[in-house]
Parts: sequence; C-alpha cells; structure tokens
Amino acid sequence: MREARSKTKPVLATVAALAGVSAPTVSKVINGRDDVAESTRARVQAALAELGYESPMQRRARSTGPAMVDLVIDGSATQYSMEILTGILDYAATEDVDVVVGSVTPAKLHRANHEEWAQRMVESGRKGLILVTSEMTTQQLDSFANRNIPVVVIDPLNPPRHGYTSVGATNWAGGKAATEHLISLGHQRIAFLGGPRAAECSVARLHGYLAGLMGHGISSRPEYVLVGEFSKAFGLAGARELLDLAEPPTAIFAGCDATALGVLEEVRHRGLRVPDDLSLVGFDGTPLTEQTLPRLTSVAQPLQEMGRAALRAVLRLAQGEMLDSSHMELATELVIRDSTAPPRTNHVPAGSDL
Amino acid sequence: MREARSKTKPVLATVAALAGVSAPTVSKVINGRDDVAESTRARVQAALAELGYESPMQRRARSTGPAMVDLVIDGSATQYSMEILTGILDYAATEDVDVVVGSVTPAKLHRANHEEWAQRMVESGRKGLILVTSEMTTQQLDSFANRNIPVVVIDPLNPPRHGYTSVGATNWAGGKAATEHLISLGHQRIAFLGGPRAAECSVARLHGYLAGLMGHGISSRPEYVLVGEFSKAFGLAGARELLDLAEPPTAIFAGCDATALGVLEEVRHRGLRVPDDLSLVGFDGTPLTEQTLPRLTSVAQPLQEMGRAALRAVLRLAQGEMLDSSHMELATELVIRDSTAPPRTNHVPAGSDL
DNA sequence: ACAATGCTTGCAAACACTTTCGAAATATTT
DNA sequence: AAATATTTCGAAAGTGTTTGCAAGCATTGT
Repeated sequence: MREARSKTKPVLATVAALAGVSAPTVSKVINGRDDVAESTRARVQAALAELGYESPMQRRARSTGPAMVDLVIDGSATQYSMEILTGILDYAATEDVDVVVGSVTPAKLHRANHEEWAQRMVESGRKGLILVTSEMTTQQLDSFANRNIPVVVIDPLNPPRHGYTSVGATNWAGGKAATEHLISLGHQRIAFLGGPRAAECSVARLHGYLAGLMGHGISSRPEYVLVGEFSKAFGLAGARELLDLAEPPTAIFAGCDATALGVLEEVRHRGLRVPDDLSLVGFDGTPLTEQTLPRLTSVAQPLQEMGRAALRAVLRLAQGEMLDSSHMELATELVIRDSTAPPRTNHVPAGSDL
Repeated sequence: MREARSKTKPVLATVAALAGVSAPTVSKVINGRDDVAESTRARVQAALAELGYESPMQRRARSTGPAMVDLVIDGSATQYSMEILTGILDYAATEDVDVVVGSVTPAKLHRANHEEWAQRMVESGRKGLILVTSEMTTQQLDSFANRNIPVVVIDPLNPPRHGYTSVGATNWAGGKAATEHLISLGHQRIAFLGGPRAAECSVARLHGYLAGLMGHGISSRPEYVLVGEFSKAFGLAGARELLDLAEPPTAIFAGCDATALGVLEEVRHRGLRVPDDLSLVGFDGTPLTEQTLPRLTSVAQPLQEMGRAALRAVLRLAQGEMLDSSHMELATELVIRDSTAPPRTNHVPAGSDL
C-alpha cells in the first residue's frame, strides 16, 4: 500500500526533490504556468499525486467559509426537480452550506471531462456532489471517489452501484398501493404507462403494479403495459394507444404526474371524462396534481425530504462518517384526490371479486 | 481625496511601517490570529484600510476559477422562478460561472445581517448578487455597494432606486395588450385582478389595463379592479367577488398565471365555462398556461431571457463596465390560446345579465 | 515584599511559496 | 552555417506566514 513518504507533511521542496526539479518549477506546475515542458509537468504532477501535496492556499480554501456543495439538475426544469431543489436549499440554509447549482443535459454530463471537473471541485473546496436523476459512468464516479468527493444521486437511473450513495422513494410499494387502490374501487382493467425501461425507479413501480394485480388474482396483460419516458408527450401517445384497444382499460396508472397530464388531455380530447369514464393515478405528487381538473390522485414522493436527505448524506460523508446504508428509500404516500372512482361499467354482479 | 500612498501597490511591509509594527503582526491581523492586542489590531486595520491592501490570496481567490454569483430566490418555488432559474443557469454554463442559489423568505431577507452577508460574499470571492422579486432596504443595498458587489434585481418590488440595477418586462405594454385583445373580441366589462399594491410590476400592469380601456373609450369601474397578491388563492377569492357583482365582468385579466388558475377553478365551481361564459387572460406565460383546460391566453414574459439578462448585467458590472441603463425592460408578448373568446351576450343590448 | 510562575504580546528569523529574469538548450530563419 | 527567436528551467529576489523566544505584565506562593 502506497504510504505518504514520511510523517512530515509534504512541502514544495519535497515534491521538487522527488520530481528531480527545482521548487519554482513545481510552483509553476501547480499554478498552471505555461513555461514548463509537457514532460516535466507530467513528472511533477506524478510526484504531486504521490505525496498528496496540497498547497497552503488549497488548505485554507478548504477550511474557510461555509461548506459548498455542487448540485447538478437534469436540464429540464420540472416541478419535480423544483421540489427537490427546495428541500435541498431549505436544509442548506439551516446547515450554513452553499449550494452551487448547475443545469446539465444528460448528454453533456456524459461527455463531460470528469477528471477536470473533479479537479476543479477540489480546488474550489467543494465538499460533495448531488445529482438529480442522472447517471454517471463508473470512470466518472471514480474520478470523484479518488479525490474523496462524496457523490449522492437522487432517484438514480442506474441501479445502486458501488462507490456512490443514492436516495430514492419506495417505488415498488407506491406502485402497489396505487394499483390496489384502483382494484379496491372495482377496476380490473388497469394499464401502466411507465418511464424509460432503463430507469430503476420506473421498473420498481412497474413491479409494484404487477404485484398489486397478482395479489388480487388479476393477470397482467402485456398490451396494458407501455414503457416510454417520463413526459407529457408519452402520456398523450400512450393514452391514445390504450384507448384504441378493443378492450380499453378502465383505469390508467401513469408513471409520473406529467404523463398523467398527457393522459388527461387525450381523454378529454376524446370527450371522455375523468374519473367517470376512466380513473387515473399519477406518481410524484408534484403541485401539478392540485392544479388539474379533476385534481389528480397520485403517489406522492417526499421530494423535499429526499433533497434534504441527500444533502445530509453528502455532508456526513464529507466529514468522513460512514453511512448505515449506501441507498435509502423514503416512504411514498398515496394521496387520493378526484381522478379515481369506481369504473362506470360495473354492471357485473355487485360481487366485487375481492 | 484620499489617494493611495504611492504608485507602488501596497505590500505587507508598507502597511506594517504605516501602523508602526512588524510585518508578521500585520499578517496575524489579516489572518485573524488572537495573539494581537486589540489596540494594535485596530491600528493595523486602519492602516490596512487606508492603503487598501489586498493579500495575494485574496487577489488569487478573486481571479482564479470560475466566477461565482449569488442568486437569492423568493422562498416559494413557483414555475415563475423556475423559468428564471433555468435562464440563469443556462447562461451561466456558457460563461463558466458558478451560481450559488439560496432560498430566502422575504421576511428573513429583511432582517438578515447584510453587513456580515456582504462581507462573506467578498471573502468567498462572489462577483455579484441577483435577487428575484425581492426587495432590500437602502442600508442593505449600501452594504453591497460599499464593497463593490453589483446587485441586480429581477422584477423588483420597489421602484428602481439608485444603487442597483433591475431587469423587468414591459408590464405596462403587456397589460395594455391583454386588455385590447379582450376589447377587440367585443368585451366591455373587463376586470383586473392585480398583485400587491406595492409591487411596481403589478401597478404597471394595472395602468396598462386602464390605458387599454381608456384608449377605447371604456371607463374603468372601481369594483372591477382588485389588488391582492400573486397567488391562486387570490384568484379564487377575487373571482368569487367579481362574479357575485350585480353586473359581473365578461372577462378577467389576472395579474399572473397562478391567479388565473384560481379564477378558472372558481368559474368551474359555479358551473360556468371558459371562454364561453367568461374570458380569461393571465400574465407570465409560465408552462402552466399549457396545462390548464382550456389552455390559458397569457401575456408571456421572457422569463428565461430575463434571467440571462440579469446575469449578463451582473458580470458586466463586476468587470467594472458601465451599463447603458440601470433598468432594462424586455418585451412581453401576448400569447393567445383558448381561454379568450367573444362575450356570449355581446349582441344583446339590454339583457346583459345571466 | 519579593521571587516564582505563568500569560500575553510582538519581533527576528526561519519557512514556504511565487515571481522575475537571465542562461542554456533547442528550434527557426536567413 | 550563422544569426535569431523560442522554450525551458533555475538562481535570486520578493512576499507573506509560522515559529520560537524574549520582554512585559499580572498572579500566586512564601
């Protein structure tokens, strides 16, 4: 195991000796001067890394002022991300932490130069990084891990992996609760409009939905399960497809509120009514659910809490604490509003098959 | 006029000589060590101020890394602020600026210790401050002005004052356009549901509304003008009041989209329909307008542009540039959707009551 | 009362880095 | 090939910080 050269903390001259150059040259490398040959620069940088050298200025920046944390939000500014942001800012205010917010499209995030990014975070004394519904490659995560920058992901798209911490909600339980609510109202033909197939949270919701059906002896129909994306457009398209079926569903469980909104629009467009002709359940519990007509029954995620939890986790990790678990799930809650009702065609003998 | 002692930029020894102490002592004062007598500390600090000394680290912090700008958003996370935030983050990414976002309730902002706040901003190397729909006292603004921290306010609540720059929209023109649109559809009885009486932007919208009426020879009725706040709740209450009038308006111009949403709900609650029974125009042009049914005709503010403009202004001011004007207004645009139509009883001369 | 002890305070000197400037090596032009 | 320009690096000279010590002062013990 590579150890620091000696007990004495490394100093510029130490690095210079190891790299076989003079102290000023090391200084130039650290400060990014351009009058250093590439080969020399590399040698110095290796020595720098080997000794774990840290300039006094870096040490000072690290210990002075309020802690700073980076937050990267998926470029699309949705109500969903706004809620999470609110939670984070809320907690940040009480903990005297500054939050540096950046908006990055997933594609941009992917081809970002993570080495440089991580380096810059170290130099600016950032304590950690919170990502919202984003995914990073293993190399990217390593860049941060190598520099001891904790990374916490909210609602990760990929399954929990080693090296980062994630915060989510009980998606499976939420999906099951939504489905059982519809079943208890008497629905049998329940469809699911999920998010991206790759999204872990969407898959969990789907499985919760399937579990809910099976638990009540209802077999799932493949034509009732559509996966696409978390968007209003997908809600429109999905509803169109489902309602055109020979035997359309009497209830739709949408993977997120925006999708539900799309469904609502398509349903209205056809002159049908919610919840009379179709029951509709959303997911997320964004303020949106209060603004639609009828107000949307939805599985609420504690988005603000999730933001708070993520920040708390980052700060703890930054202080070297170990967390009990690298993934935590906060409880969802089914909020019943006005978009769900018993199915219209309940002409089957009153005996609901429960 | 107090001038720098000489052409040579002040150095630690200069300060020490002026204060009559040694260089290490000055260093201790700067770094807040405690082994300096209070009297000595005061003398050194005076010399420091007199010479305007700045340590190399401060200079470095000021010039190194991406610029950092503070952004304070009114605590309530609305679609409105989300749009502005998006615009700011967007531009920040292209300019390599880090945005430190804080959420502060207006009350908290008011009793914040501005001296300390400003000082901390200087120490953390913040380039400037952007406020969204907030107001600051003159003393607070002075704290920042004294430290050369530019402050830009988006949609300021108070009228433009000396010492800060503001970004807004053509509220008057927008109010006039909305009103004239309704008049051109044949409406005569048009009500206005404004925001807080103190809000400059709301007053401008009101005057635009009045100008629109007068320009077409329609006299304004006091009972048709209600001012309250920018909220859905006020929309509900205001609509209730207006619709209970002996001669209710045939169109309502709401001061913001959220208010319009409240109106919509109250109108529906009474079994009336928009736009058949009542035309409705909102203000802001948030995504909300696309989500309602019917989609809301609204005076769109270029919120993202406003965010961008604010950041651009801060960065310019931070570089010592002079702006052409301390207040800029971006153009609003009336976006006609489905919530406005000719009044139902347009042609009936007498029986105008329903 | 006076010495002993301990605490505060500020400086000289040693340190840790940065900057400047020029010498040597290398590349480019004439 | 010579002259000239460019690159690269380190010695020397800043600039600011830390250490250790000595002088001054107060408190305590005899």
